[in-house]
Amino acid sequence: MDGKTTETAPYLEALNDEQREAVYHWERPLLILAGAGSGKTRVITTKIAYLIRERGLDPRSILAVTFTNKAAREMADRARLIDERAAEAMLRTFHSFGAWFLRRNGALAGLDSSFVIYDDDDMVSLLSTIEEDISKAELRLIAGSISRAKDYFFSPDSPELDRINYHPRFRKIYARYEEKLRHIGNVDFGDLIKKPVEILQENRAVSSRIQDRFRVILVDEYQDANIAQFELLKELVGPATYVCVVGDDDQSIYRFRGAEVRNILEFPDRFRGADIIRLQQNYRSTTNILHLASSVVSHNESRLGKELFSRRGEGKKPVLAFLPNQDEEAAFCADLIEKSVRPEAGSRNKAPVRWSDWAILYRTNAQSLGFETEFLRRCIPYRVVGTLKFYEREEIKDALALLSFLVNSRDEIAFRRVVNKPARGLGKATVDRIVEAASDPAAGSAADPAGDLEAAARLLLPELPPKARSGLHSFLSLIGESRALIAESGAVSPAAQTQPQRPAESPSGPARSRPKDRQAPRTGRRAEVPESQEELRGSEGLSTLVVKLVTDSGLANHYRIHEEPGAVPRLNNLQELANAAVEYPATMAGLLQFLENIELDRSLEDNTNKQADSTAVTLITFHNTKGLEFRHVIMTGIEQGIFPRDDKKGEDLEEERRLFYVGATRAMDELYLVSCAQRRMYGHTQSTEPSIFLWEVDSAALRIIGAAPYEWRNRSAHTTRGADGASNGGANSGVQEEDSRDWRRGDRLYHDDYGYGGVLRVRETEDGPVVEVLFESGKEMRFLSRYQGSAFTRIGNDI
DNA sequence: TAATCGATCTTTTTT
DNA sequence: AGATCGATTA
Repeated sequence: MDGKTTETAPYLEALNDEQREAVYHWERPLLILAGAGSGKTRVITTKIAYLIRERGLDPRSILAVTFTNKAAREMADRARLIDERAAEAMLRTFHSFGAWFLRRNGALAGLDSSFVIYDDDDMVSLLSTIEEDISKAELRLIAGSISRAKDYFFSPDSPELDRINYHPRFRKIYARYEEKLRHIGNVDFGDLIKKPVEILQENRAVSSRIQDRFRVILVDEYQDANIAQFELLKELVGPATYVCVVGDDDQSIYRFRGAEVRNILEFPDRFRGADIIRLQQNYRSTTNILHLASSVVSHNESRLGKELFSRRGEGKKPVLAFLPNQDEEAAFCADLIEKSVRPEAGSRNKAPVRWSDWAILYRTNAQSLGFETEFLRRCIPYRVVGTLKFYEREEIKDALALLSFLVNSRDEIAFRRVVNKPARGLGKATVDRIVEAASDPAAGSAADPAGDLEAAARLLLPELPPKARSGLHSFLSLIGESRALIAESGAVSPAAQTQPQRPAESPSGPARSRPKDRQAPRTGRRAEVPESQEELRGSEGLSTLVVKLVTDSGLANHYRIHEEPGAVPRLNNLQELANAAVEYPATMAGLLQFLENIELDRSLEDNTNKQADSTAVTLITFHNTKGLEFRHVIMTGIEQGIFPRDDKKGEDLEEERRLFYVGATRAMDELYLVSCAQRRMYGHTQSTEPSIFLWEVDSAALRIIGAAPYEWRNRSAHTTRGADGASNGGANSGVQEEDSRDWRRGDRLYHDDYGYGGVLRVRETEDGPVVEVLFESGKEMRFLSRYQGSAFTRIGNDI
């Protein structure tokens, strides 16, 4: 309406100075150090809109990469809210971007465009076909090493490979794994990053084409990028590309999966002339909470340094509760939550608290059990985040293997999984024979299946004993019929895999189509699922195919007959999978897209036993809380050996400390820490010490409940400095015994009831030393120092 | 092919 | 304690 030049647009006005600076920034590389809750998503989304509106960039030339689908979706939604055109920008996860790239350019690495993505389990299965004599547990370790190697961009012939796994055989196994995977024609997660980098490094034409297309590259959660992802970024950023990464070195918690904090720490070195903008205003938490979080994470050495502040006010003091054991811990949490949500009649002047305002955080999933039991007993509604992986269930993997085999009939892993399930009289020997025939056709045989297992099976069919023959025949019929179901719709036929398909890139573009795809598994199709399981139903799109495969293969019946108690949930899950397929067209492209979306976004929650959980307490691991916030947070199991685990030191300990930081900064209003004196672990009850992190907390920021262990209570001169790992509870106790003795004039302390105070003098009496304290309230009190109990907390007298 | 019995081990896990 | 795995057995 008004003069459009100099006025700040409303969408920019909502930002603080640093945020605005980050949005306006241009030309040089930019590192945005965004503290927890500092509004980084807002900055990124605003920046995207700004680039389009004010700088006139073609939205299609903007690439924003995240780590989770959830983040990608949120970003897309919010950017579009500011400017519709943002829908044209490419907002993807690293892996989904890699898949997009490989579907188009994979041929340059000998990759067919219709590859299927293997998950960790598939990796292990693949390895087991290579090394039959190695135990599964060991294969898992090897698979992990291969993943890690790919994270670090190491190939089987990399000299540095030994850094990942120095076992002499590893290099060879890795090489054979790669060979076989290539033969099958599929990729694993690591390949989705590593292969694009290789292609870009080796093909000037491709790399300049892609650098030409993307003029702006934004990376979210950069602290979690691994080396391969850094390499990818380097390849994507050309001389004219504007690159901006956003992250928080204090929130890097995926080191064990290859994330490299160094990426963010060294960004200014890697991208010359980079600017750094720090977002340090936190909009989420109270000052007290931030203070506690910072006091711990500041013990880390490798960090860029950053001090968050909040204008939300002091807020309530975080509470540290020392409890005897696990059961008390659960009861404590339940009490706390119950009292806030169901206040006693009479005290009704408080703002209402909902169950969903509460979150209970723990280090390991196993710890959720105690809470679940207690909450069940007390009828407290809860939801457990991140357990029971839907797509890792046996029946789902079976169904997906059938679908995968339709897409790629060279998929030995899928083939082996389903060809004799349910039992069709095909033993290992027969299956091996088929697999071998697929790659090495018998001498004199006219046809060469060229790795195609279906073709090989057909060729071999007449030669098999009757029982195996009829079993294999029925399997082949199933595959044939199913394939007909797809081919009918006139999509790219599996045989004609020569030209690349673009399943995701319909005219609407990937950014727009994704959120839509996602709604399929998410929205409430629960009503359609029949309670009593007679028939699986699916009559739309791909769901027809899923139901046919699962039913005609006999899988559904297999589970129905086989497992009396477990059958219903399994069948429900299969129905759920069919429901998720509804929105995809029954074409090869649709199937491919369905499989890819499942592989890359496994966040579909287990719907089978979840109630309307919009209002429920959240039980969640520390790791899973990243990016979330809750009004009230309880951090549980803050004990040495649990959090951190006792084998952590050096860099690993620093990571645990960051994890603590992440947890604490989830809290908006109230934060509780719980530390137990005893805990049942691995079947035994053992006594536990307070976590080293509790030594690092500024105790002035705490209110203590329960009986603090003696050592902790007297830890005033604690020595935890830096991350040398030398200081733990045990190492400290020697110092403390000497140091903890008596109160002295001038010592500062905090009392649960009376607040802050200073020691006026200490008198010796027959009952021991008596401490006279003057509190800030003006009140003067005398205490027997040996009864200081848990009511007293010494505040560092070394200040 | 399935069932069963001990031995073994126990994190976190965006994709 | 509990799950999981592999070997042994029916």
